[in-house]
Amino acid sequence: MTGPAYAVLAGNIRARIVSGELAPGERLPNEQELSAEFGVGRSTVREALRSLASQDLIQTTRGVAGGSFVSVPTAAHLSAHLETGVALMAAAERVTVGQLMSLRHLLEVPAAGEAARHRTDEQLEDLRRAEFDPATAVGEATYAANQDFHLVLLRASGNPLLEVITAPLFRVLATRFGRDHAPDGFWACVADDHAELHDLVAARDADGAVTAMRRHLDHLTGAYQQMDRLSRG
Amino acid sequence: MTGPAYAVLAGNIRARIVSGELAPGERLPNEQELSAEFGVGRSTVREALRSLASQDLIQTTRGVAGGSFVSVPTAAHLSAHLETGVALMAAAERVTVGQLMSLRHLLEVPAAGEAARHRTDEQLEDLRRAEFDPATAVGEATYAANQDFHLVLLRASGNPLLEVITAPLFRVLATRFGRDHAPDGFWACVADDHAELHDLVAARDADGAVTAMRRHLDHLTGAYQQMDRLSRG
DNA sequence: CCCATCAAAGTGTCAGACGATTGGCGTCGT
DNA sequence: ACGACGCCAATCGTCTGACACTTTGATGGG
Repeated sequence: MTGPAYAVLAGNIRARIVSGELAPGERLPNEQELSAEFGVGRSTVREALRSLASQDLIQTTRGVAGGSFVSVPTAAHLSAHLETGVALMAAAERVTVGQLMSLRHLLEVPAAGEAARHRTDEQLEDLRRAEFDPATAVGEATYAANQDFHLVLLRASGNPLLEVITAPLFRVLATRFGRDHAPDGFWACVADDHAELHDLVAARDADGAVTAMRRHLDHLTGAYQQMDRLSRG
Repeated sequence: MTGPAYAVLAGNIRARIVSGELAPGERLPNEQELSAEFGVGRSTVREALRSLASQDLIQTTRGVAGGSFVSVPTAAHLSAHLETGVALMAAAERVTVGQLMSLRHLLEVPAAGEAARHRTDEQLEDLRRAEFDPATAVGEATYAANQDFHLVLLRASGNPLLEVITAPLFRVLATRFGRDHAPDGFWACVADDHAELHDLVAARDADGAVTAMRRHLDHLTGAYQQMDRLSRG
């Protein structure tokens, strides 16, 4: 009830959305109507709407059929928000590389097992496409492929939330260390690990995939912590 | 570069913040200066600022020493955002109760072990305070205490991110099922499990805590899925 | 020395106007 | 009859200017 009018209005509408009173896809009254309904100026209404839009609770379009529509946040939205937040917490040194990697262990090791159990042939193909040859691939493409491989594996696990909360973790690590000079043989090792994981997932060997992922993440942890020490002096 | 001016401006400032060019605590130019600097009206500037504020990237205060200040999102901020997002995904039936609980297993079971190893006496005291007596406690207080117990345990694990990503999961479950009629003996069972966990953490018995947490989450999973089936008919 | 009062710097809010975009509808030509 | 074209209305996007409210610090009187 307190605070600036735009915050009150945003809170009011947000409450209506999360409670389900406003269904996804539903259209909000236009800005003039909201302005009249709540007895505030249109600028105030717009500030409230921008607030909601940046949380992916609404989507606004122009034109005669335009307006603000209630929207369900997608996995990608949540993931992106979480990524910037985690990145800033990491930059503020409130989260260490070891903590990020230990979470990846908790999540990705079991995920590899689930992926081996539940993967479809299509997902297996996606996984193959995300592999790379360290001899020919260079630069940005390598980092992107590396991320894609883990992303596809998470997706194949069948639990969409797993992807939402894990992807930000390795994306933060990748942008943090992507441009640093990796130890000799690092990318070759990564390519080997990925190839092994691909084969185990192809063979639906859940136990093997779990073990391989654990070893792979250990490799990454070692390399990242080495780079971290170097960059800190 | 495309899109509405407020989005461009917000993206510009956001980039400066995440890149570290604008340090936490630093003050942005005031609205008039931003308006002049970017050649847009003040309303546009304000819409961009509301956008950033709702992502906890800036904080705005009034008064002569007021303005917009770069702020690092806290664990609570991230957690809250994630919670609304997960809640909406769950409401849209894109995430099941089983998937939420299986993530809790992945995260909270090892967290219980870490908490047993690293807990301080103070955290143990917090844990004790979060217990409740099912015979005397009633209603909302019970749900809140139940959540607090898990929250304190996660915090004691020593990895702040663990709390950030796990808390939204059980908060969503709690608000989803908190008001439903729980099976007979459910709360007594929860209280027993919590008491056992408390004792094991007090004794620094990591293996025991892991086992007890696994069992506790199994109890919760059973109860939640039963309530879920009932509520869906 | 303390307290009340005031000035200054900002954000918060409003009203009104006009531009930009989009989708529908009617018109016109074929 | 049908398709292309262009106009029109609805809605958001943006600007301007004004004033109110909040907070801090300075100032002056008791």
